[in-house]
Amino acid sequence: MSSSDRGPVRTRYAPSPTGPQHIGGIRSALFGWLFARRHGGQFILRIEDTDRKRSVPGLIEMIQDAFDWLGLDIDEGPRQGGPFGPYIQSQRLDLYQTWAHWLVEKGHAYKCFATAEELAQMREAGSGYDRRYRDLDPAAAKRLASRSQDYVIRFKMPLTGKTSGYDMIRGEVTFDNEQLQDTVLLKSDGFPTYHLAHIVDDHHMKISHITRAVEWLPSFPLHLKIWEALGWQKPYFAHLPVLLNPNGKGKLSKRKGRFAAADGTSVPVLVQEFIDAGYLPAAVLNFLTNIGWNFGDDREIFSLSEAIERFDLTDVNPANSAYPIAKLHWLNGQYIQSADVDYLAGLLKPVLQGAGYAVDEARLRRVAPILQVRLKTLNDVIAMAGFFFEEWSCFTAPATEILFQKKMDGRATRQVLEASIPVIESLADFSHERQYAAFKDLAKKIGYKNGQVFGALRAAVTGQRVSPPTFETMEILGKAESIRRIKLACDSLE
RNA sequence: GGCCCCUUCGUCUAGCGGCCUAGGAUGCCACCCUUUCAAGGUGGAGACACGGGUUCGAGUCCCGUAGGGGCUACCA
Repeated sequence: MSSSDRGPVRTRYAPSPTGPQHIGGIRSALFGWLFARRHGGQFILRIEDTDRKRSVPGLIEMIQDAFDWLGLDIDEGPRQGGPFGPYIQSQRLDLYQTWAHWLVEKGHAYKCFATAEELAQMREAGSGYDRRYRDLDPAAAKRLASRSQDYVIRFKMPLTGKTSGYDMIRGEVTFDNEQLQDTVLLKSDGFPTYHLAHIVDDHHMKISHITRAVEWLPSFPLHLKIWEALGWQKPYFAHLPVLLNPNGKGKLSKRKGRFAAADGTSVPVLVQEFIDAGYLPAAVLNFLTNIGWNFGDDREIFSLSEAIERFDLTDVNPANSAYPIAKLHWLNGQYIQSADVDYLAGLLKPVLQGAGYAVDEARLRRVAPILQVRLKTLNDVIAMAGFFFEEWSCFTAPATEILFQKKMDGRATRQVLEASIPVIESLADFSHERQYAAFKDLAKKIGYKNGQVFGALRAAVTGQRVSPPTFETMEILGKAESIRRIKLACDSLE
């Protein structure tokens, strides 16, 4: 959608710093970001900390970090600065106050002196605020104000008629004005509510397209009326669908987030949880972009820059969607599979170190390629390949029985393992191809199946029943270490 | 309760009146490949919420019903 009449495309993500970054919020931000990039515009981060009770200090950095991890660059924001700062609402209080009082002067808003008790009574009566101060005569209002009585400023919502607005995703939406209350614009502590603050900021920051979650749709008409009262040109609006819990019941929430998926694993919801679970930022981005929007051409895997070329808010599916977390698992595996080896090794290193392994980088670079088709998350490396980075003084597998292959007892297993040692010693070329040939010969010679010999070796050398291919593993381990581990396994069979 | 939004395989989606005996992906199942696990290949089961219209023709447009989601704060 062109916006030449509204200047360059400028979108923003405006979280309230009340908790760590939630994937639902990130997805909304991503759509705004994609749209800005598609049109060569700017993406702004603005912190909406107007709720003093709920704002958590220190969270701004965490929000920035989340964007950094994902690789979504921000043009203007608390860290980057910009021509329309500050980008933190608590630092722009005078602006909101000025406009709130301007609206009062112009008759679009009024001071309301209702006490908390009065409000509570009205709530109990079930009809909401009854606009009792809407038509208070100016003299009385002045008298109350001079007694330094607390007041809020409320918007004078039209009592009749309808308000409709255009949503880029759903088209025209119409509401009855009488459904809306005289919403508070400025609280008694001098802080604005969201309704006032975002409009003042979006105007002053020259936001061209407001992208926000659907939960804002009910207050869309209120906002439209405020824009009109202020006499400012309205931006375009796109109310984004939201993520529902994996079972489709209820909005995806931070608190309910950690329930178990079908396979028993917990569902990541916070950005930090994606990092901790070993997901790649590119995979997470691809995953999120594919919910509510699609690339076309039946393509599931695409880069962010490819998405930028095609993205449009008008193509976003208006329906909310269940959080399809299983697809991320698959996608992440695909990204690991096609990742650059050095990049992958670089990501794997801290994971292994975090699990207490001493990582030899050269070895890790050799291990990474044989892991690529096997890892779904970075964390899988621990279970799959931790043994590469351990010093063994004895066969450490939880059960010696893992050494036993089909129809084999301890004696047979030992016989196979002992017969393997001279085979290894005899190999001048220790490549996995040569090993394969040599051990096939051995199996034939001693009358065992390939699987029995290979499996016993696998267990002896890795301490696992499931591992990367045995011979490639031994090639990396080296002859000496392979033999050493096989001997330790034999010892355990004493 | 009132208001608003939404509704295609379990899930994410394609579909913008005839190309749909509804396509892709994931997940699931089977087979193939195979030294385990994966990966890869092939195949399979699996959906237009329901009821009315409009139209020569409806998954696609309209209305109703049902279901789901959201809002209804001096929270965002």
